[in-house]
Amino acid sequence: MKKLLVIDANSILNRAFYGIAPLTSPSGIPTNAVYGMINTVTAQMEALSPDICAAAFDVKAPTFRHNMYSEYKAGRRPTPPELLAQFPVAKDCLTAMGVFVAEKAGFEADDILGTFAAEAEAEDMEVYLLTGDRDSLQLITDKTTVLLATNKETLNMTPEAFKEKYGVPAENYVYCKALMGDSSDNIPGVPGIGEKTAFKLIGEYGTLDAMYEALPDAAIPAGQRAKLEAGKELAYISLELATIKRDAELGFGIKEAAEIKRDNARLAALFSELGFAKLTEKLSVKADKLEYTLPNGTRAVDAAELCAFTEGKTAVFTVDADGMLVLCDGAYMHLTLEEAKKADGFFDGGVRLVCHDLKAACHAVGRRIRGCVFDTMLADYILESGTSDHSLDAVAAKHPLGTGCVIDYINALWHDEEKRLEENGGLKLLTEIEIPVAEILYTMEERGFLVDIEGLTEFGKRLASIASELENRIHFLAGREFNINSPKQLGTVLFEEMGLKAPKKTKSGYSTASDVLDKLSDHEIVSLVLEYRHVTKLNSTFVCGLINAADAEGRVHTTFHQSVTATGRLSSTDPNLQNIPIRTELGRQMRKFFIPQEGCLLADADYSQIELRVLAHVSGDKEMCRAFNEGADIHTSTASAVFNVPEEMVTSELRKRAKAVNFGIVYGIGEFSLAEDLHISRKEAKEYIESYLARYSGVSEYLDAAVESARACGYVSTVFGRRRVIPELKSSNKNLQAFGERVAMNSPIQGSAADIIKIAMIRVFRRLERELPEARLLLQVHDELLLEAPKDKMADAARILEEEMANAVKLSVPLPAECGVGENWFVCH
DNA sequence: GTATTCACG
DNA sequence: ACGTACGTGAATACG
Repeated sequence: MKKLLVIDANSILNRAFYGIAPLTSPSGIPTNAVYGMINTVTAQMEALSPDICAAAFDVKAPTFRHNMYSEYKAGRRPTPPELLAQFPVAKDCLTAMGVFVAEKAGFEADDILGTFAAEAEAEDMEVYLLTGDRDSLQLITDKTTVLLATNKETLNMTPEAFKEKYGVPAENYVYCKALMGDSSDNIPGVPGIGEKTAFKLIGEYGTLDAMYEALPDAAIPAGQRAKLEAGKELAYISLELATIKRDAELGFGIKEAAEIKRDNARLAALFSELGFAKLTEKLSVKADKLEYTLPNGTRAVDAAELCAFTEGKTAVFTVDADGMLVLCDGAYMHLTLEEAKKADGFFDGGVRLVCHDLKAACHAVGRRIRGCVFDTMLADYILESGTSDHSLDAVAAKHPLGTGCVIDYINALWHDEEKRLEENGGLKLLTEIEIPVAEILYTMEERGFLVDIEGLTEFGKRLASIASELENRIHFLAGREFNINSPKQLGTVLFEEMGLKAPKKTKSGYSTASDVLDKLSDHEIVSLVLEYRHVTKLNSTFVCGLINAADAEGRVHTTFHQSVTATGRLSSTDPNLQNIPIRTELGRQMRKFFIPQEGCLLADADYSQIELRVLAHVSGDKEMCRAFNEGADIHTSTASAVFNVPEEMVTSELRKRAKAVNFGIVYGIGEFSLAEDLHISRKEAKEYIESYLARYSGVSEYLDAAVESARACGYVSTVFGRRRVIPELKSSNKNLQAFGERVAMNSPIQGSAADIIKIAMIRVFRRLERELPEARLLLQVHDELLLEAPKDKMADAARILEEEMANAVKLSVPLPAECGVGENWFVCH
């Protein structure tokens, strides 16, 4: 028997929209409803494998139904724009999934469901109706099952299941609705008759007619009888309203629905555009998959032939473990990986090279690659820093350029991106910053950072013994053994068994985060738990993590990601070397195990207050620029300004508070969080902020202008033209909008600082290459650069590091870098 | 796979 | 009535 699945798309989208957290696609379209709908729909399609699928939409602007009491009282209200914006996207996705989009002016989605079901039943098909709306339950028959999507699960409502749950046969359900009404659907029902009575009466009499016929003699309380009599007309009007049409003249039906076929390429393109990476995987839809095969007419060449042919020209290439493919002057050439590694002339700068992911290419051929003029991955990142996946497949799915072969695609993409970059002013960012940085990151990753494995192992043992002692004491105080690492068990012990007062809850229980526990630290067990967490974190994440990551010589080779963050910063993984502890004394010990190569020393230089200096520069605030230009301590200076005391009267407490305010300003401050951070009242925090903005009026104006311009053009830019689009500003969700505002304030600052240190890296790297090639850059930690150099050259290396960082860019305030030198990272920072 | 927690700038 | 600062990555527990 053939199976038909009809989806009540309005209801499923509505449910998903309110059921899951707001999501936005990289390009700024809200996507949570579409995402939820696809999840629900595909789950059912997998379970049923229907032959034909259709999705019913209301043509008129879909109305908003909400089950929250306050919304009920307020009555209907228009569908939020973020949900509305998702309807066309949903239709696209459904069509690509092979689902027929059914809509017709004058009919509600329910009517389409009913009509499709009736047609299919007549043709003896099995019908499944997927909806979140209980109205449709009246359509249940022995051939039609309603799949009722609830917040938890999707229920299979067969006639039997319905009868069991509601006590009346499904075909009589509509009479219950006629009596009890449905306020969300504007069905009046009989005044005074609610759910209980309606089901009882219909359970007994079956239909409205039968009930009213029996009414005069029925054993019904007088009051109820009177209400039913008085409401008879309303009951029949309600019946009319509640009855779903099964014979709507739609002008389409099962035949039309059967013609829609799934289009994987289209689906992959959509999913990629929407940022549904996991769904892409789950549904195993791959884009117009790029063909990783050799184009017709590819010549197998050796290194010498390649170099001779490409000398002085421009070449597009792609390389992986299987070998290298090159496109130059219309000719395709292939080399084995081994041969490619020998192509010195090709990689040494004599050829203008274009590729996708330069750093990966360097790793593949195990050498630096010079002469790269365009990297299509980095270009995609500059163009769309909000996207997380810049792999070639993802980009190809996003921007189909009518070619299936990798090398042709990169070639086409290059020209396409170059044009777009010229339009938005990002070309210099690519060629002068990102590409040189990629080359440098390769050398840093390749070099690795030497780690004292023995020392680290000893340290790990010490931590383990401290942890075990803490564990014993905690278990003793708790009166039993439990897993301290489990927030759930810990919550039970602290807040139920020991009776501490839980200040905050998470979705799934009590919060035991350290800021929460801090508030109850009067009990000994709490501080012990915090200490236990600290020690075990150090041991598992850092000691074990580093030991596992080290190679045979004890070097750890991190991977820097150049196209991950939304602001232009780098990130670091496997292992993450950008979050090695420093804030606590014990954690800071970690850094003693990061050591230089034999015979070398480490130098570590970091920018002082780079983000505040950038803020001073971009805002042009007189007071803040003055402070920096005079070489003042900025936090002291801020304290003096905000708290209205002379600088020499600023206590360390006041300075601390000013520092927190400074941080807050950079992040797009909120009084609540500042209050939380400083353990002061909201009122006080508010006063601090107001006082700050009054004293630094240039900053205040700048921040307002940043938000204003972001609203106007949809994005913000760094000093160097790196853009970030901020779709959240267009949201009708207040929290999201506030988030967008903070992003608008923070991103230009964080992003400009990120650009600056990238420029500094390039300058340091190039100068070392010329003047001190024995020195090696090792690490970048956002505002900090580390290098190692032979002991006798270190003075020069440190000087170069400091100078090139300080002179990386010319701002309206100085940008000093402070450099330390030593035998390990602990002493030099 | 998601949630929670915590490490860094 | 609710949630609450920007940007990251890793380990752990748990369904």
